[in-house]
Amino acid sequence: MQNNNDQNNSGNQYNQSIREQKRSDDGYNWRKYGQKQVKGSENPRSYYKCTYPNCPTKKKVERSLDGQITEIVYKGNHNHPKPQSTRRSSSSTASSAIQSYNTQTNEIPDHQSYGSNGQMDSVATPENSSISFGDDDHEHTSQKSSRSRGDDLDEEEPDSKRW
DNA sequence: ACTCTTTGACCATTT
DNA sequence: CAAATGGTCAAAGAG
Repeated sequence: MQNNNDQNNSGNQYNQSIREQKRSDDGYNWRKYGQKQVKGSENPRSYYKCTYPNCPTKKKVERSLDGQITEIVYKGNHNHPKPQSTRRSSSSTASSAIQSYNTQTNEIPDHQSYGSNGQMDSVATPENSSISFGDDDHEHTSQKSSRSRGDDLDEEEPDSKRW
């Protein structure tokens, strides 16, 4: 038979609405590029990368079986304005201070460790495109309190803040 | 047709 | 050097 094409569409994958899932978007688009299980925890770690040409920004998200985020790690900085999903455009001045790549010694910003009960509020208010750069800021306070991330139970509340 | 998620394998790094 | 862990890429599937 000549016709062979066939759209074998089997299997079903749950998908809500793609690209519009406002679940914990910082206002940027992320593309999942991997998922691995780390030892010591059965939580799968998801690796996300900012969708942008030249955006070395990467995000590591570890979720618990309960759906709570156990750990979030941002790596890199965005060098491009925030995409306007469908939110208020506001004039936003759009100064577009798109700095050209290169911020001096920009090379691997390092990790941002934080305490367990710490507040990682950095840019948790996606509003307006206020390009918030930060350049390289090492917060090396050398203030290592106790707790060095061993195998202690996390005392994080289920819904402490609004993720 | 395009875009994005998912999964496995492979590579890089550390001990 | 090898094993272990983590990290990244790529192909396929699904919408």
